[in-house]
Amino acid sequence: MERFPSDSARENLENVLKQGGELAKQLQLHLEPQSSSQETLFYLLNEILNTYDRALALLKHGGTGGGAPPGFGGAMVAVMSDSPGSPLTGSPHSSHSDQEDEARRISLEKRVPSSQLDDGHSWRKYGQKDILRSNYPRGYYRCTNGKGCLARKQVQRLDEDPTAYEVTYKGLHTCHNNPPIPVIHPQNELNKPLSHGNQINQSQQEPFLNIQTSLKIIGSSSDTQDHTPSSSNFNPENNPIFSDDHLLCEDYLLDFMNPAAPELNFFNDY
DNA sequence: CCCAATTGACCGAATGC
DNA sequence: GCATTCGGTCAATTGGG
Repeated sequence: MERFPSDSARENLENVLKQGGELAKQLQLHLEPQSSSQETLFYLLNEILNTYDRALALLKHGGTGGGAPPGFGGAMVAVMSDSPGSPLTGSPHSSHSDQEDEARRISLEKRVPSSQLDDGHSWRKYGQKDILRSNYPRGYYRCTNGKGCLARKQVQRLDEDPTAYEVTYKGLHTCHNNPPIPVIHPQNELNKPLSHGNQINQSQQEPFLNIQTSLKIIGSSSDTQDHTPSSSNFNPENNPIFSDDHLLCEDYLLDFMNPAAPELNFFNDY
């Protein structure tokens, strides 16, 4: 089994990993107290995650035969059971590329207050379902940012706390697969690039602006990671919010870099 | 007229017997 | 192995801008 089908694949992977390293370094700078805003931190985090998603996809795609390097396999994102035909979305059509399958398998879950359902992405509701043992129906949304984007999310109001929702993201945003790495200036807060217009490069802020609780890895194992949501298009209701994303975010950061959580250590190999 | 939400129907996976 | 249940998606219909 060759590790990569081509030099270019390997080169791509190297580049992506380098990007991740650069982003991590920038994040390190921003972690200095007072040096940057939460938004900046999350932006960087999201970029790093995107980078590793891509690396992971390249790895699998590259035919490594199933060995993601230790340290980041399945970190923020959960790669659903690798059974080849495992149709996360119920369509085992062979017409899908491996990359598409991979993209569909990624799954993240988190809880957010209703006000934070707006994640900047554009979502279209395509279904709703009453769920067993749940007082509220589950809503199914797909990303409409780009044509054919594989990202989907499920939104379900929590029984125990009707003001909060459990949001499960499934699939990667193929509508912005390879976002350019922005140059980040700690003093300037890169909120700027994010904040103009509705069509922000949402890919970047996507999940990390509003982390609420735990991250879950929805894979074959028991862990799960919480990740964030928010969608510009829907706001089930106007509920008062607790706006302590900061704390949540910090927790998230800690987990992210916690040596005790091997799967979360993106940076170990740098 | 176009786009998005709603909703019933359908399909596949999971589970129990 | 089969039947049933449940979750997820599709697609027709409807309503709003």
